[in-house]
Amino acid sequence: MKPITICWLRRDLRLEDNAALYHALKSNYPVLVVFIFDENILQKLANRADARVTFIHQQLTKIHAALQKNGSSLLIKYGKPEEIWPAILKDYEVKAVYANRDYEPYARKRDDGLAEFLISEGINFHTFKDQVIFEKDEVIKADGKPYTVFTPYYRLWLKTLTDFHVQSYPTEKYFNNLLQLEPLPFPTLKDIGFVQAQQKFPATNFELRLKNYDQQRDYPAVDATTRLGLHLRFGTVSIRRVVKEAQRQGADKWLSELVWREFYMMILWHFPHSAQQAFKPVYDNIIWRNNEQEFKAWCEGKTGYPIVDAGMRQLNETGFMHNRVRMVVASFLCKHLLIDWRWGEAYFAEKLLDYDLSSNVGGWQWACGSGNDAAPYFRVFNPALQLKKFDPKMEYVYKWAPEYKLPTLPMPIVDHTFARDRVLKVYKKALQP
DNA sequence: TTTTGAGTTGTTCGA
DNA sequence: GTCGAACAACTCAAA
Repeated sequence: MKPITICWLRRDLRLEDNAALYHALKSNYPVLVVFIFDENILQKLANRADARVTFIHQQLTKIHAALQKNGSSLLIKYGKPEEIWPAILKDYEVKAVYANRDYEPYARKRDDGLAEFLISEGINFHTFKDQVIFEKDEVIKADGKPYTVFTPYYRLWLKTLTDFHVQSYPTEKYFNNLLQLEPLPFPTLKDIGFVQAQQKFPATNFELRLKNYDQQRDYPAVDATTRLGLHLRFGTVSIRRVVKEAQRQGADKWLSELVWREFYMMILWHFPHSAQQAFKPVYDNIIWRNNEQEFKAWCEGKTGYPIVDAGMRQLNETGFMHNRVRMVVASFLCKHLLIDWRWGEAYFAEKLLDYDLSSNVGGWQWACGSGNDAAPYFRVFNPALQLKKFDPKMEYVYKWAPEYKLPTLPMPIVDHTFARDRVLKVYKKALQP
């Protein structure tokens, strides 16, 4: 056995401009690139045709091909990382492991465990910032504490940003340090217990879409958003490249959305309990109705409110929902139906291609009112007014919920004015000191 | 320490 | 139809 370095890919599924890979390639030993299908995560997925697993598999196929072109190969494993790593160490003489940092609670725990194990084996575990421009402790208040309000965080984020932060890592210059070996077995989706999903995946060429983003982003019938969430989730594009392009085009509004992404990642890192509990504890006093039939109707897009139903159908069919509509359906679930935001959060987690724990939790807590810097509780979206403002010609609704073209319209699951009064009363009571 | 200004995305009501 | 105020205080950030 000859000594090697391992670069472990997780949610950074690309070979270009990859911090961990770059540093691994510049180390002393040839680099083997590894991916583990994590059984701990996959066994929880309800759908054997989960589109995200298909997407990962597709991306790994590309990476495998690129590595083969350079005389190397991707090593793919399936199982629990804590069991896989000892096995890898038996097969290879591993001198060091390189990976990009992942900030979710599960990932932190997994990586802390691995670090401990590797150290006990005398192996270095090097981790790098790659997923974000600024990590949890790089944009903080003068007193050293994390921000909980977006706007001051955003201002300092912009002020801190320099050309250095968006410089890409020229990994391809060092591909000659990839471990040379015969192609290793490449599992099919079936091998790991999944089947091909039907969904289509958005492209990574977002550049043209930045132009009219701020004027058009609120109209769900217009295809004006970049659909980059999925690629940022799995690291199939580099955040540095993306931010650089936003700067180049002066796409400030769009850039601010990228800052929201880092804001919520930072929040989840400092307040990991907010994945399960209200960020503002008093909101856990709300007595939710949690009616299961109404929840089912919401999931299926059968609430009788056109924009809510269209949004849920789009989600169910494509794994995507337009941002404006996400807010409307979330507000509707929490406020009109008085269903716990966690139910909605879990449903989005199951369905969204671009699902990211920190943003999803942040968004749901915002809509519910329980989040940091959230919408005030008395702000109840009016689905009819939102429809009139943002889909006045009903193009979006007709596309996803064509039954609204018919003369007999579905009955609303609950009257708006009644629901509004009800939620204001329930919230007011729960939030009383 | 105290003070001051501000805080993602909205709705309703009444003039 | 349009406009401004009220909605409810509270907490955060920074001077």
